[in-house]
Amino acid sequence: MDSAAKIAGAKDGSGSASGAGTVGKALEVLDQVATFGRPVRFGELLAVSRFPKATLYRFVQTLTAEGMLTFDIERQTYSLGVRLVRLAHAAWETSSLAPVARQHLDELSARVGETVHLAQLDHASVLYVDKVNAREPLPMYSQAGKVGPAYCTGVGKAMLAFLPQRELDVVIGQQSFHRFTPNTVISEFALRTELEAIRDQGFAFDREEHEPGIICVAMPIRTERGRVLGALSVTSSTSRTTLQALEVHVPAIRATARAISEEAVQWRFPDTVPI
Amino acid sequence: MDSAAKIAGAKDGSGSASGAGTVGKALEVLDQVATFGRPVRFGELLAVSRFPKATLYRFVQTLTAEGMLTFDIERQTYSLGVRLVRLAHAAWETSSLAPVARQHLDELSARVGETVHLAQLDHASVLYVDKVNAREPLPMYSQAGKVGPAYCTGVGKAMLAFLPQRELDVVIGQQSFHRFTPNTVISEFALRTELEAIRDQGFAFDREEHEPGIICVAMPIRTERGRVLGALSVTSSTSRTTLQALEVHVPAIRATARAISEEAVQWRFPDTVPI
DNA sequence: CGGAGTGGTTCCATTATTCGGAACTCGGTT
DNA sequence: AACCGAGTTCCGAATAATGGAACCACTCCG
Repeated sequence: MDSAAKIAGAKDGSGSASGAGTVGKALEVLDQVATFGRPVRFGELLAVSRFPKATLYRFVQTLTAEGMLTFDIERQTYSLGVRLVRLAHAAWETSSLAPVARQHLDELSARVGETVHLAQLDHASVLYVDKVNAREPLPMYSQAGKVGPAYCTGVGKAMLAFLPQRELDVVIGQQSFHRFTPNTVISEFALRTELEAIRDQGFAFDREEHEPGIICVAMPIRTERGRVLGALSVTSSTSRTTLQALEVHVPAIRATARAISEEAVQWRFPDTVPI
Repeated sequence: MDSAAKIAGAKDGSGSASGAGTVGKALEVLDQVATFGRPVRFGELLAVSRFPKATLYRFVQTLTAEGMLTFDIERQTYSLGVRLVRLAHAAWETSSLAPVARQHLDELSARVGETVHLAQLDHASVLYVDKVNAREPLPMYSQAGKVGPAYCTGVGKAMLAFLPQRELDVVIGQQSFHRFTPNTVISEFALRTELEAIRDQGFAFDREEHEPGIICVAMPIRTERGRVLGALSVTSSTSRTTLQALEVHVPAIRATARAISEEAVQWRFPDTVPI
């Protein structure tokens, strides 16, 4: 059993790692508030929570006192607190590729004239950690900090394709396949087949699989020994270009990926041991 | 005693709200990791922590299992985890002015050709929640998320000036005056005098008080009833312009502040009751 | 080669915290 | 006036956290 799995799995054999200790439960409440995406009343929280009233009440009290939630006294609603924003800024700076990659992304975006994404794998999903807009930005779902599915985005597939077998199995097991567009691949077999192709050619396409009209070509960012650090993509829309036209940027993307990798390895993600 | 103070103070009379319950302690550990600003070894953490080895160990284990920390198995280091980034994105979207203000900031920046900041008050300090650069408009909290002092920044003073008396007293009491530059105002009396002037003229200057060479003109964002939601500023450097030149932008800034306020009140910060 | 030192991990009896059912308070409604 | 539901407080029982000490795996000496 490898380390990632060990940490993620933790505890006994039970499925969910969350919610065990007191802090786990508190964080679960925090997540509940987050998923509402808006200020939320105590009662609403109670409705979706597995905790009894008194217990939940104490949790929100504690979280509020700690600055992880804020309470609007007038509207009687809770929202995520500013302490989170502060923490996240630190997280973004220390444990993402973004600070290292920023400059390279800018250059790539300027060179190809399209939007560029930088993403990392967070358990089973894709976390966009940075984004550089093209001259005229297209409205689309992704934004730094957002998460998306791994099995139907360019960056997601690019990373999956180069995961070691065992990790890949775990991650694929965690995907909940959903048909976002007519092009979404929702069979595990089809996905595995495509990942093989990606492994061969070294990059991945998104053929409007996640959002209609949005296409991209993506490439993993890997260390010399092959460990996957993240992925980057050049994204555009069918109204503006085609996959064939995007494919000409592959060499530029590859160069960017390599540059980021080299800098990252030196800087923060040293690669002493193969997986 | 008003609501903010009540919540912040909480618990018994003891000074620090943090570190009381188990979750408080866990969050304290999280903060420790954050302040390192880099991947950190267990031992380093132990050195700055008030907890005994076994206890601290359990905390980092828990936090790692919960995804708030990540553990680099090779280098044996802990960093802030991705779950934090996800939460923070939600926090940023739901409880900051940024999503509402974004478009207005872009327009203002384009119009005046300078960098524009959006900030909110977080207890005693200024939290920058968004920033639009003069040349390349880069959204997202790469820069946002930073905190600064309230008493010697344009946005800070702009907000302080329009705080209700009682809150102002609390916040001023929490300032730790430090002379960043020769121009920094470090006397409470001088600060209060300047705040009065700001209240009269409706906007604040930063005369290289926080960073040498950096000047700005800032204005609060307030509801109709006068409640302070945040502040915005147009920032430049002495090498490029002067305060007098920046002052001509005041009408544009005022218009932007008003536009943001109107939208914010409708959208998320309704203002049913005066302070 | 043995032994002391360093950094990290596990055990487990003790102790402090959390849990949560029930009772209560406070606006607003019938 | 009685009722109702959302929100808040209490307190004995149940549970989880605590941390000293032992342990493990290395490494660095003499």
